[in-house]
Amino acid sequence: MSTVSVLSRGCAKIHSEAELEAKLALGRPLRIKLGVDPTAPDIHLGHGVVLTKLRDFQDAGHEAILIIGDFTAMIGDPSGRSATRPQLTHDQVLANAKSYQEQAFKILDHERARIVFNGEWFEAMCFEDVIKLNSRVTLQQMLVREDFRERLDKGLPIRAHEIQYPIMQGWDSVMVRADVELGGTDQLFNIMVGRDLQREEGQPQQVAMTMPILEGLDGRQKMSKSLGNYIALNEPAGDMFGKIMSVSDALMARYYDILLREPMPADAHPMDAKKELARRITARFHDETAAARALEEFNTRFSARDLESAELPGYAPGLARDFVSLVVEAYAQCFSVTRSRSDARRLIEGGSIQWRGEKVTDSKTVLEAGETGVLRLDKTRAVRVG
RNA sequence: GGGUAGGUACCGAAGUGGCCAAACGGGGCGGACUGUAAAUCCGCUGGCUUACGCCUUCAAUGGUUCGAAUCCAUUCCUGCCCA
Repeated sequence: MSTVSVLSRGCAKIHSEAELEAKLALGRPLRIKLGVDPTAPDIHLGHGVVLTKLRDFQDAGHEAILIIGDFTAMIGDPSGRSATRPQLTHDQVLANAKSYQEQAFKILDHERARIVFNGEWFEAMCFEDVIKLNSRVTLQQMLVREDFRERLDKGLPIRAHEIQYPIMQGWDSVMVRADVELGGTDQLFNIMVGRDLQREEGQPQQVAMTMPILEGLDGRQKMSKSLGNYIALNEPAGDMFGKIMSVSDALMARYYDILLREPMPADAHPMDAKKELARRITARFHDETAAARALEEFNTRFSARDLESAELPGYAPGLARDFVSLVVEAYAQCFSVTRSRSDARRLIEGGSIQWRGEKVTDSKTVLEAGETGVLRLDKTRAVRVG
């Protein structure tokens, strides 16, 4: 079994290290809990940070308990939220849960992981049970949290169900008798509630291990599905690579720290450092070959600006050959991006579209039948027509 | 239950009878510059058979008006104060 230092690598905070050492000294596999709420179909790099830590524990011989919050997802974690989350139906949640698991196993060892749905116990509770559970925490405890405090100050609504969330997450810990709970630093409060409930149930209290929050592509807010600033684990290699390349230098340093757990090379050119970062992360979630190809593709396409020899999706125009139609169709067919014709017109007039390396700024331009070439849609997207 | 302030586009926020598809800011998108970086600058940010034209939007429904996001009625929703 590994030492505390290996397991605590990359952690933001452990509450407490002494307790963790004591648990490890028990000499039995510990139950390491991580809860995820399937509120969207994708798992992203931010989740990856915590999942990787869970994997560390697996590798050290401990038991990973991945709790799929099919019930808690219907509430939505209010942590760090300035507004109530939209509520999902149980069916939506279950559909998301399926793809969640597939992605989670890119990091976790399938063989040694236990998957539990928390609906298993919450579904069975009656209202009396809920009341009893609620009687154990005070409203004040829930309300001192910054996210609620802020809403209170701003006069924004806090719905009664939202304050149930930490209680439910805490109850999960009781139900699986967790020894350690992992989460982002924003989860500390929720994890602590779990400790309280465990104590009341006469269980040994779990150790709280929090991981730093990964900033999203914008570099300002945390990586999250609802903000759309994320890189999904199941993203195609090329996209994953590209998204990392578009990140700011400051963020790159954070990604080195958090994702690779090593400092950014100080002497390298920032762009080379970024390519290396992108290559390694892409390799982690795909493989070395795919990562190498993504790098090569990036070089020809962006560094050398050679669209002609780049790997582009092919697009066969339909009957309409005016550029507005071409742009709309190409976006839809090759990139699943919906653009209105007005939108396409704006793009053309805004100088985004290039045909065979020449800007096309007149939205009335029509392509001759049989013409082939590269149609550039925007900075990152282009198709081969013909 | 009573009082009161509100519900405007992705978000915040103007507008309180025509000049409003709706100021301004943020965000987002596109362009220039670059290292697909940051910073900066410029443009765009309802839809349509390609448009100084038309259609749908200012919580919902109905109404008053030549004409409403703006006035009236009802309904739904939220904050605050009181009970």
